Parts: sequence; C-alpha cells; structure tokens
Amino acid sequence: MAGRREEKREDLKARLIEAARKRIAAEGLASLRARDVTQDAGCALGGLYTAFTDLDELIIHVNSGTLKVLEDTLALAEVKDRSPTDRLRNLARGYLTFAVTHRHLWKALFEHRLPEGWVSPQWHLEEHMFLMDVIAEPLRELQPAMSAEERASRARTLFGAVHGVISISLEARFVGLPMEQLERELDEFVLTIAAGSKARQAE
Amino acid sequence: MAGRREEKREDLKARLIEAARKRIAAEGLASLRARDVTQDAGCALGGLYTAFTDLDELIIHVNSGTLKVLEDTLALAEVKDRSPTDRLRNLARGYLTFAVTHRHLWKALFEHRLPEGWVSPQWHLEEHMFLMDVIAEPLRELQPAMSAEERASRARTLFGAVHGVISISLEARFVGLPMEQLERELDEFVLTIAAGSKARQAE
DNA sequence: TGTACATCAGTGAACGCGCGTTCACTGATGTAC
DNA sequence: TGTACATCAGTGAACGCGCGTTCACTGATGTAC
Repeated sequence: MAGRREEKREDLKARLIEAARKRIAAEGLASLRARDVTQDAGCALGGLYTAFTDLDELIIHVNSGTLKVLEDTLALAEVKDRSPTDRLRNLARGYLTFAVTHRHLWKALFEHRLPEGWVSPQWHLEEHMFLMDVIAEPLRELQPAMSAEERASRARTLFGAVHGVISISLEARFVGLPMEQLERELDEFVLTIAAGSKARQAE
Repeated sequence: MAGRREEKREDLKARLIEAARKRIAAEGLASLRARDVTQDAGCALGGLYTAFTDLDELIIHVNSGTLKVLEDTLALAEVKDRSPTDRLRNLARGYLTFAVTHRHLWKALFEHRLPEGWVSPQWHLEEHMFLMDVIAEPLRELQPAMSAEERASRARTLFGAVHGVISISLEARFVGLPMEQLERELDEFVLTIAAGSKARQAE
C-alpha cells in the first residue's frame, strides 16, 4: 500500500477544489477566501499550500472543472444530424443556459486574472480551445470554402458576439422577465448571422 | 469674492479627477491607489475625502468623463447623411477606435463595481442611456415598423455583440496584427446583421 | 509481524503588508464691527 | 481699510482590518532490519 500518502493528497486536493467551487458558485469569485475554503474542505489554513502553490492555482482548477461542465452542456446541445444553422442556434442556447444556471462559475472564467507577469499553465489554455472548435465545426458546413484560419477567426468573433449579448443582459440589474425574451433575441441574432454567412457564401 | 472657498474646492475636485484619470489610463483601474492619486493631484491623502465621499465616487466621476469622450468620438463617427447601415458600421468602428485608444479607461467603465448594496447615482446611470439611443437611431430607419421598445432591446443586443467581439479580441494576449483584421471582421459582422435586419423587415 | 527511526503532509498561530478611511490639528478664508 | 474672532478645507500620522502566505512544530505514514 505504497499509495496511502498520495491517496490522501489527492483527496485533499479534490476536497479543496470542491469547496472552492461551491463557494464561488454561491458567492462569486471576488468573495473567495482561503480561510473559508479550507474550513469547508476540513483542513487547516496551511493545508491549502501543501496541495496547491497558491489560491490562484486552486481557482484555475475550479475553472478547469467549469469548462468541462460547459463542454458537456454544449455536447448535449449539439445534436449531430441537424442543419449547421440549427446547431449554431443550439450552441448559443446551450451557452445561455449554462451562463444562467452557473452564473458565478461562468463569470469566474472571465474574472480571474493572474498576478502581473504570470500566465496560465499550458494545459489550462488548451482547455479553452475546444470551445472555438465546437463553434468552428458548424461553420465549416455553412461555408466550406473558408480556410481553417478564417474559420477560427470567425468562430472567435461569433463567440465574442454571443458572449457579449448574454453578458450585457445578465449584467443588467433588472433580472426577472428577460430570459425568454433573451432567448428569442439570441435565436434571431444567431439565425441572422448564419443566414448572412450563407448568403455571402452563395454569392 | 464670496467664491474663494468653492473655487478651490472645485479646483481640487478637478485635479483629483484628472489625476485618477491619468493613473487609470496608464495602469488600469485595479492599480488605482488613493495615495497615488492624491500625490499626483498635489494634496494630502485626507484631501480626497473632503472632495469626495470615497474612492468609488471619484472613479464614477472618471467614468463619467470617459463616457463623454466616447460620446464625442461616436458623434464624430456618425455622419448624418449616410445610409443607416453605413452609420451602424461607423458607430462600430468608432467604438473600436475608442476601445483601442483608451484601453484602460474603456475597461474601467465595465470593471468598476460598487461595494455590495450600493448603486450608482441616477445622473450617472442616465449617462449610459445615450449609447443605446445612438444605436437605436439608425435602427429606426432600418426597421421603421419596429416598436420603440423592441428597438431598445435590439440596440442593447447589438451593442452587446459589438462590445463582445471587441473585448474578446483585445483581451487575447497576442496583440500585434489583429487591429486591421479585427476592423474587417467587425465591418462584415455589422453589415451582416444590418442586412439580415433589413431582409427580415422586407418579408 | 514487530520495533526503531526517518520523512513529510498537515497544523494553525503568527507574520506582514497593502491600503481605504479617520481624526485631532492648523492655517487659510470668511464674517462682524 | 483694519482688526478680532469663527469657520472649515486641507493635513498627514495613525488606525484598523482583511487576508494571503509562512514556518516551527507534531503526528501519521513509510522504510529498514
């Protein structure tokens, strides 16, 4: 049983990540405190620094988990045998659903900034790629003539636009009614873009 | 000369706002420190609290000024006698130019959060409205049948989309090439939306 | 399997510091005569 | 215009506290025989 130590270590890491995840989900990234997390995880304050180098590294692990959940949500939304336009619409809807149901975790993905001069580890940067790939996929069908590079660029634009529309709506204090209207607005928005792309491609 | 005191007071306020503006422009909102600002403004630390209730109020005044500059930039970009589509494109370009040339001040508009439970004063909230009005204006020509309410909603969506596209591009670390390509991408994006809107309206 | 020693994960009190805000003081502006 | 007093803007040292991180210690896990 050579792995008793490593086993405990992994368990502690997992508990810390889970505790941080819950805290962020409940109160937002800005309210995350090392003391709260370690208490929830059932270890001493210093324990955090035996499992991770610092709080930022812990947050990166939480964000990593959030991206995986997002990935699953979008995979569910994608339904292979639909038209590319339908698939883009479903991706946008899936993203909206995700943003609404995991509001704080979703915001944490964009709010977290490393201290000046630090960069996220490569493995985490790569996790962001899949999002772009998922969007680029229906685009290929919509505009087969487009180069992979252009498509990547277009995917980023499209993501930025959808993200922006959703952010600005969820940011607005007056919550309550929108959701349904927001979904309609978003649908129309994505359909317009998709139709525009198709029309241009047909020229 | 009954105004000597008030005059000095206004002067101090102006110096503090200007100092804070420069600091934010140079280093970003997150690095703003009361000590730096008061030193730059040539007053004692406590002086800030005779002119403003706290640092947040000072930041609101900086943001207010930033919105005015944005307003001017967009007014210049608007050129009344063009087609509504051209005007929308120019607005988007103007917004991009503004974001690029006043990167940190622009970001500060969105980064600044009041402490839990506080709200911006009404006069500042109203300053945000003009942006939506400016966008809604060309939309009216594009879709005369649309209700004012729908138009407002659509203007917000459009703003969110353009803002999102620009944000995600400027956020990406690899600065350098984009700008021109970003402008082209943005142009095409806005034209697609405008064309889509027009097509739908014609149905 | 049992004993003696070595290692190192985990502890939590203490450190350290950044930074917004306060407050007793003072000197410039305003008022009264 | 000049003098005596009152006010209050502005000063800056001190406060206070939140909070991430460290570090001397200890007890559980691992190793050697």
